Amino acid sequence: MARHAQLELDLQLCFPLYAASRALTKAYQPLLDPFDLTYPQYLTMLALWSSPDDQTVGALGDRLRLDSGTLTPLLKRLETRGLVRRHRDPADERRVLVTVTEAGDALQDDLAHVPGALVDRIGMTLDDGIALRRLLDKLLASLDDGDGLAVGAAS
Amino acid sequence: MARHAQLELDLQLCFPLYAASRALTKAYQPLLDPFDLTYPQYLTMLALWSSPDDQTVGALGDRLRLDSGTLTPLLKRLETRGLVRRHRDPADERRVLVTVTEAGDALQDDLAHVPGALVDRIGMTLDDGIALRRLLDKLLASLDDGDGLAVGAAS
DNA sequence: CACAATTCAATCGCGCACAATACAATCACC
DNA sequence: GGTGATTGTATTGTGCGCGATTGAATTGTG
Repeated sequence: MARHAQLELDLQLCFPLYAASRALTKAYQPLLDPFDLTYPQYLTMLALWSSPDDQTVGALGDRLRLDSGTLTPLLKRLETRGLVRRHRDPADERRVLVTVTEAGDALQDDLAHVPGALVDRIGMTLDDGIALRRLLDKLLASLDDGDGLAVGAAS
Repeated sequence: MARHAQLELDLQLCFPLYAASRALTKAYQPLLDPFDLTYPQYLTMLALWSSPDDQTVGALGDRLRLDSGTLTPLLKRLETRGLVRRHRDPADERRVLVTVTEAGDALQDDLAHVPGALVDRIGMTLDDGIALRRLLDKLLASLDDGDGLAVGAAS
């Protein structure tokens, strides 16, 4: 027994969140393996597809809440695979713009089944899904206090 | 716009879970920095403190849902810091037992304030916390289907 | 008892994830 | 125009996290 009751692992909110996130990521992997994508790469492609324009690394990072330390190598790997192209923004050469290639775009069709398959895998009710989503958004919003990140602005 | 509506990043349940988990982990860091602990190390200490007996790497891994590829180096670092000791189980030498040292045990008192401080940081209502916890457990349970991991057995 | 099958932790290889730092480009101000 | 301050991305260093593999120990079977 832990000496302090509040230190019991089973009483931590953080732990199930941490565990569930990893488990969900893991559940995606068999669906993404045929396309040789990791889960963060999948999310990155989602973010890129959702915008009609090229996005900067920074904007992508804001969206995905990842910094360039993570994104740059990840995008480089996607570029090596021919799914995206990265080039300096002529209007401000500090910025790097990310373009989805034709191959990257076509992948959209290949992956269209993934969200549905995952929902089937989870077997969660719509109500529970919506409630979970709401609570997570709330948690994220409160953790964002003082961070200045735009949460819903892109929606 | 994504060509397929279900591929919109904002419609994914997985993404807020992923983002919230990382944000929560990040929120812990300032509280753990004075003790030179990372969040996974903190969880590991929690798991160790909650048991009166030495735990094997495997049991710890079951508890934390981490495999030895992650745990072994993590425990080695904790051992280097004198917080735990690792030794082979004489009853079955395939197993490694993990003992909390006096220093590791004393850390419990130092960290007793952390969960409360985090709850203050989040500012989430008790009801929301309980609901979130319930939904996460539910999600974890469904993702565990077929994995054979003991979910509540340790409680 | 001998040997195949299984188990357990460690290792290997790779991809994250992030704080700190570096560098070039741009902005702000005089 | 010149210079200091700020910005945006890349790099560096470290700690995960996990699938695949390895080596030793244990278990199961004949």
